[in-house]
Amino acid sequence: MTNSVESRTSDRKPGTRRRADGEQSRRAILRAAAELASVEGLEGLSIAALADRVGLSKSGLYAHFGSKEELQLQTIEAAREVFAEEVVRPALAEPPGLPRLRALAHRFLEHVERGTFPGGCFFASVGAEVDSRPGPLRDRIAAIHRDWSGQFERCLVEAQASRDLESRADPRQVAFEVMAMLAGAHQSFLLQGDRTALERAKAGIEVVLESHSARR
Amino acid sequence: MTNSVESRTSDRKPGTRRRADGEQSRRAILRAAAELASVEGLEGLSIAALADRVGLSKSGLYAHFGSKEELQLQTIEAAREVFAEEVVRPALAEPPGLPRLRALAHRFLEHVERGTFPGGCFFASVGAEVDSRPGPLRDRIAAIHRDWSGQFERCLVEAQASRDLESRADPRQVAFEVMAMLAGAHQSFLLQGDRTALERAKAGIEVVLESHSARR
DNA sequence: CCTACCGATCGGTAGG
DNA sequence: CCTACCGATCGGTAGG
Repeated sequence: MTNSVESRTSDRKPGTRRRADGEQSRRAILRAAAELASVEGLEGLSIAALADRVGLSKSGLYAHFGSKEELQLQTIEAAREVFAEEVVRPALAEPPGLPRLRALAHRFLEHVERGTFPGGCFFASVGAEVDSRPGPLRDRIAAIHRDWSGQFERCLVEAQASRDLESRADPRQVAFEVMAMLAGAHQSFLLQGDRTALERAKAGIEVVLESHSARR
Repeated sequence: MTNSVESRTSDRKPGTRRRADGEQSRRAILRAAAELASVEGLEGLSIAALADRVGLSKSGLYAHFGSKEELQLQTIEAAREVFAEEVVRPALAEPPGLPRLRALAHRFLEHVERGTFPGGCFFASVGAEVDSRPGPLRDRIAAIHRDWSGQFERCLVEAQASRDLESRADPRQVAFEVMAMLAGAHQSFLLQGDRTALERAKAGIEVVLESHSARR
């Protein structure tokens, strides 16, 4: 046994404690940071407030992250992982083309309705904050938004291959129209508390798909 | 003459100075405040920074507004006036129904492209900031958003009367779809710097109108 | 990971 | 409208 102390510890309490706790604590901090930032913004995310929320001291957070910008960047990555797990990955289980596109959109709307982040979609909220402030935060959010957009475009190219979308349709244009419905729903749901906006978005997506359909 | 003091003043220097200057200065402050807030947010709008920008001291601003929240509320009203002047009023010169609806949408897109506010549409930016923070700021922004939405709905009801929109279409649903295009364009234009998004929104609106048209 | 501290800046006020 | 100030909080660091 090379690691008698930890082994001994795990004889009493299961699991290798020390490193796991560091990683687990880091994840818990970033999860709380993403929730806070979805409401207060990445700038409004204060280190003292976050430290308080997770039961650490400010310098405890600096031990983990070093600077506010580093914390902000890692918070973005943590939010991206939550979003991937809750929206993108399940949708990728659906067949390519329109079924997958609908799954992406519907999962997004459920993600917003569920309130995984109290400020709505982390990227919609934080995107609006950083969109006119050049810098690494904006660059990262913009890249993630492009990836998200690419998911829809790929589905639409596949839908053309399977003759579910007319061949003269522009996948980028149709992707824009579908994603616009999601943006509109997010706005009305959060600002007006209007749950029907989520259903309106689904209906709007069908209008868009129908109008570009090869089978009309 | 009931107002001899002001008349006398205008005998020497044209215009009634004293009150005009106070009002003019107040307008200039609020205009700068709206520009700052469209980028930094209503919370990020700091009184010291604003005072610096307009060449006053902090307490000079307090003489005008009294508190930060009052400044924020008056900033919202100032932005609303700019928006009304630049987007809504010119569109109301167009005939009711679809021509007016198109004018509202196109004027909005031009307003964003022109960069009247450096952070894009004041209400889209600030709306995303306050949408999950209950309080008077959110209430006011939400009410303005409902008015804006009502402009589109009214156009669509008129379009039904003139048989440009099918009678079984739901004006609220169609208004949602049209406004979603604007939200999508705003997002892509600001986050990606993508000017084509503005054209895509116009095309998307035509797709939506066509699909609900009574003349297909 | 902690306590204790730094200078800068926040919204706001006193007194003129 | 100004100068001069208030306590609270900001991001960040020293030293352990």
